[in-house]
Amino acid sequence: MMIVIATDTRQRMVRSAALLFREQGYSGTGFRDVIEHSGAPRGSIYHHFPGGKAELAAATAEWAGGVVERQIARAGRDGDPIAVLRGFVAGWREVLESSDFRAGCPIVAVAVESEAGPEAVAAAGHAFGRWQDLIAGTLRDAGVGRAEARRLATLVVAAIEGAIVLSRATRDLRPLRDVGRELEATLRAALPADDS
Amino acid sequence: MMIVIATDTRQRMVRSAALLFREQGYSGTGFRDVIEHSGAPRGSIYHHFPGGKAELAAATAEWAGGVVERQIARAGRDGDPIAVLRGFVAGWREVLESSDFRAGCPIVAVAVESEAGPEAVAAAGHAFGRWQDLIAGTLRDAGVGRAEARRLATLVVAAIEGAIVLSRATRDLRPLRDVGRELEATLRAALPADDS
DNA sequence: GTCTATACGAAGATAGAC
DNA sequence: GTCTATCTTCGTATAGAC
Repeated sequence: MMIVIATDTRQRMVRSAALLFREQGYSGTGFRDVIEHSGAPRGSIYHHFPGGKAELAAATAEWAGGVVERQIARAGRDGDPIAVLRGFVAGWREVLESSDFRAGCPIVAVAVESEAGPEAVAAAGHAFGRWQDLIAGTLRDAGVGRAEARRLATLVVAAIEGAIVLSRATRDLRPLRDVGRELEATLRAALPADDS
Repeated sequence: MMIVIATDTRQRMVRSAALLFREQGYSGTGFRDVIEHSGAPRGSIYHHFPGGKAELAAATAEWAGGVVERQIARAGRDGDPIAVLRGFVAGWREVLESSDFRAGCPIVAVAVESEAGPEAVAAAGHAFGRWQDLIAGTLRDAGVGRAEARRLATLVVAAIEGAIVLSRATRDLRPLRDVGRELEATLRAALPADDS
């Protein structure tokens, strides 16, 4: 657990960074952009982020990871893995549609640039791990074996993140839609038969 | 079909850009880096790429896409979709291992940065499409229906690209390995039973 | 917590000689 | 095809006042 002095300004900067990262990536986004987008005062950058841009990247990955994490947890309250999958896909479809395919996942943006620094990359890995844990938990609760649940959860996260990239590149929702459909079939096949 | 005046210098620059993009991304890689890495003469940048960095990005996505495409075609000569999948996974594992998890897919690097320009993003989308076409073709030849083959091919490309990102972020080959394993099971289940 | 000012290198891009 | 020189903007980061 990281202890962070939370302020409105810092929080707004992190949120803006997430929105900018998912379109322009880490290197493509400067403090200049973050300041403008968040309306934060210019002089407060290194007050809130003494570690500079690398610290901002780590905080952004952590925050964005938490947002998605809570979304997954909410969709999984009924214990239905298929509902979790559908909610996950729907959330990303909304990101693609509302941005005209310009935006993707901010965690991916951090993960694919080693320059963001080891802490930021680790925060991205931690976020992906938490998502997988939540999804695997729903699968286990639905009767899937532990090891298989883990592998399936990894497949779900990887396939959807990849589908987002494919959909952005082709400016077409088909990859995300088809991957969602195939994943749904895969999960159904792995779940114990329910004759009720 | 694009007509390009191919020269050694231009070719070396494109190759270097691909190697740099997969670690640092598009925005994180400057012409400076490309010149240094390729040993190309400084004054020849805008001779070979009148369109500037955006043209370099498009050429890089196209070239890297072709390299992987030929690799897929080679692995598919025997008509075995499982062999194609394994070759695909093995190729990316080598990239991750040999770079200590610093390198990923250069096409993804271009696809996730809108700043690279529409032509470059389209080139990335075209590359992904070609890979899917080849994989879908192998599946159809093995007896899978047209629509299902297409969806499965999309799943394979998306899941593996996503797994590369997850493996980079966690500095662990497990995501790529587990996704490869699950995809293999999925393909086997989709192929017509073979009792020979 | 926020300000201005500033350092200093690097970015992409262009011009014109050779 | 390649060179050097140069333009302009932007990048991160720091110093020190308020």
